[in-house]
Amino acid sequence: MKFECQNDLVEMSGKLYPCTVSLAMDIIGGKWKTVILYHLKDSKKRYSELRKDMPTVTERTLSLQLKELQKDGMVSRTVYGVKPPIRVEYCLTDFGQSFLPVLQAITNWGNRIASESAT
Amino acid sequence: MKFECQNDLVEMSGKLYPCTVSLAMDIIGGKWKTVILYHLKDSKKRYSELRKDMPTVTERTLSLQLKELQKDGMVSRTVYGVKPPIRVEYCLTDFGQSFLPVLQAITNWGNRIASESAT
DNA sequence: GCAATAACTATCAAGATTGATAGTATATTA
DNA sequence: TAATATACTATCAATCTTGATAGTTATTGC
Repeated sequence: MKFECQNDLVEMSGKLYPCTVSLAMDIIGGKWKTVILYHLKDSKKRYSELRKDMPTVTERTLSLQLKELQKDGMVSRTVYGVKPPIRVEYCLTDFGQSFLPVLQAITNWGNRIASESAT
Repeated sequence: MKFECQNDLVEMSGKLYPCTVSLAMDIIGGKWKTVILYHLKDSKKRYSELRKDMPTVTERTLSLQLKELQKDGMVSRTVYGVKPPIRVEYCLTDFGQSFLPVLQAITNWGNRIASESAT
């Protein structure tokens, strides 16, 4: 059986997506990205602070996910100092801020699931 | 805007999550789940209709993802008939409907990204 | 008879993601 | 002097996700 492609493909950074929903999910999908964004929503944070916020993620994974978020323009990375121990701060970009309504919706929904299952 | 997430560990179906955001993402994460939900948002669909909606996903993956969405209570599966070719319809459950505001937020954001990058 | 259709499943394999563990440089603190 | 702190990186490996391809059952249409 053959199917025609009737939807418009979306292109972004050299990747092709079947729709804008899948484009969005490619940016914020994965196990930790939304959690990181959640912890950055109110204020910038240092690497060590993020680690404390998310004790169950390994340093390697946190580092990788932060890099992807930077690559996609969601967070910015600012370094203070030259020699160790340096200070590094992560912060939502304007683009990252534009994600806050989505994050809020996800958070509300997650809270609702958790509270309803707890009854 | 203020929204809060309980920082204690959340348990759900035997799994532990560091927060409700990660719980939510475990249900809707993955490459195809939100896309499936998007195509079911307005009406129930047959398996073959979903295939036409999403030509770039393989049958195996579509099948697996639909099963997970059923397992998590997001979609329901109704069979009409006994002998092949049977008719199977997929439909959002009430719980699946509760996800619609989140889906709307994701869609809006995705559309915005796509349109802004096109300019 | 033969192909097409419906809704899948089976098998194999590639790719992506995540984790465990240890190591790096240098400054400050005890 | 030794330990601690900072922000990572390196290596290896397990696991999870997704894809490619082919096969299944029984009915309908040509």
